[in-house]
Amino acid sequence: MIPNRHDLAFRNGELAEGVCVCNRHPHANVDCAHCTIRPLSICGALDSDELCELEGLARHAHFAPRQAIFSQDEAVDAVFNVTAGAARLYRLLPDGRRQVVGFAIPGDFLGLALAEKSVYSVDALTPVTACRFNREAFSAFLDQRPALLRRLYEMAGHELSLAQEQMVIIGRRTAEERVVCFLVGLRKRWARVSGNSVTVPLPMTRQDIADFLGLTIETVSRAISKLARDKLLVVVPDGVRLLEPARLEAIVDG
Amino acid sequence: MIPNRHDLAFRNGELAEGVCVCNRHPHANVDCAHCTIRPLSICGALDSDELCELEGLARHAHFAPRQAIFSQDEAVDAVFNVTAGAARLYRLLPDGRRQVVGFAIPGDFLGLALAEKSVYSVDALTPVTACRFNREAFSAFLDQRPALLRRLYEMAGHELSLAQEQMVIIGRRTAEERVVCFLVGLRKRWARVSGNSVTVPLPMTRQDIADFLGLTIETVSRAISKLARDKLLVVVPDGVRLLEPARLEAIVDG
DNA sequence: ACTAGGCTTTGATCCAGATCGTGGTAAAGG
DNA sequence: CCTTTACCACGATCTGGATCAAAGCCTAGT
Repeated sequence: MIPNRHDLAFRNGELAEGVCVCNRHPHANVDCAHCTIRPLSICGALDSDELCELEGLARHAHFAPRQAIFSQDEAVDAVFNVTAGAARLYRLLPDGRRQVVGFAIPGDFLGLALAEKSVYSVDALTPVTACRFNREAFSAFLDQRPALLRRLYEMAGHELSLAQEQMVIIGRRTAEERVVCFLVGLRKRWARVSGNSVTVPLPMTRQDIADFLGLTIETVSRAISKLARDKLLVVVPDGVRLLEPARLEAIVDG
Repeated sequence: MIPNRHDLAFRNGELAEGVCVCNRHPHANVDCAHCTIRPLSICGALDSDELCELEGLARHAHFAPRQAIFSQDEAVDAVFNVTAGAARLYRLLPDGRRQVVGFAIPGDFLGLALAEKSVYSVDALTPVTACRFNREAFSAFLDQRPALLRRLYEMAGHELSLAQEQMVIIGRRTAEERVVCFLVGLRKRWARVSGNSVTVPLPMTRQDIADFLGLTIETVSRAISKLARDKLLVVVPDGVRLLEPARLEAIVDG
């Protein structure tokens, strides 16, 4: 049985009254018309008719910090469009070694590969809100909407490029360079969501950063301390403030 | 001016007479009907009509060993479907440090992201033959053929997964594990092309392997020597023969 | 206020893999 | 034939980052 809109409205308590963005359908659950991150996400590729249809497939989802969104090797029955918060994506080896393969922030799509089984785990770092789509339904919708498929393809290509860049960082850069690349890269990503700022929020722990960069927590901590000692940044609660973006960029560029 | 089929036949010397796979169009240049790697490549997603049209867009291309196929930061005007040979994909840092991000073998698609500028260089390791497509024309064709787009999207997802696996290997595995993962992974990829065999061809140099695994050539050499000493493999000309695939798989699985 | 527990920082020591140096082998070319 | 060039192996030494150890520092709970 499919829950009706009032059940859902009662459950998540954040439904606006009215009609969807194309002014023809009643609201189901999600309010794309007022979504601030839409241009950043897959939905940015859609005209208002298509957006409206996709809106019909979406359900709001919330995750508490540390809550699992996907689990490695387990079946994927939904994919998500992150609208707020941050999450970590990681793979585990049987002996416990961990590699963080990425961090998701608003605008990012989780489940890009549409695979039946997840090759990594994802869990929330902060409270996360996302649009949830049934994987099968989303996949079928995709087959009817080449524009959306094209958008996802382009996002996959972009992710692939970032993954290759990460290989360069992990494989060939020094510890300090890795940390600088991470901070500068994350600043660029946050800039799309919340505008350009020299303050980089770091919702993940030092251990997460270490596991992302192929380092240990101590090495990450020392690298950040050294950058602070060298007056290239200051550590602030839950983040860093970049004091000399230009010099940091120079380290990234070699 | 567009070269006619006889010019092209004269140039590449490998045209079969006849009509295309759908029996309706004369041969232009490429002979998909007799392509052995078709099911491995993007073309596997197409019905015979679509295959025929794509065939019309394709031109044979040959590359000598060391010849560039793409160059980092330069414009991409064509994409390729590799039909024979092997190539390396790599990124360079300004100071000369190199990270190999992958190796292409028959069935692999070069230019998956369809980006205007290449983020990496690609050059041939052995003589390479490939089907060449004008990037713009291919991209336009893609917009008319959702099945092909879907196939490319799935290949991009697969590549992304491989790239993440490579992050785990480079970021969290020991030197010997990295070499074993590389050999076992490459064996699996060759198996699709030339059937299951315990002999793994290594068309790339030890330096290429080192730059793929985030190691030095000496460490790669020592790891392979140790594996040979431990009777897990034997070194043969231009490759290795795996003596104990099961024990090697066990190292990969942790 | 005090305490407990999680996270981070800092210091001391260690080691896997880098670096440096030497020599060997095979193919290409004269 | 010898020489050159490229690749590979391996021993000696060095070092960047890991590991081990301990001490701050928040925040939540009592």
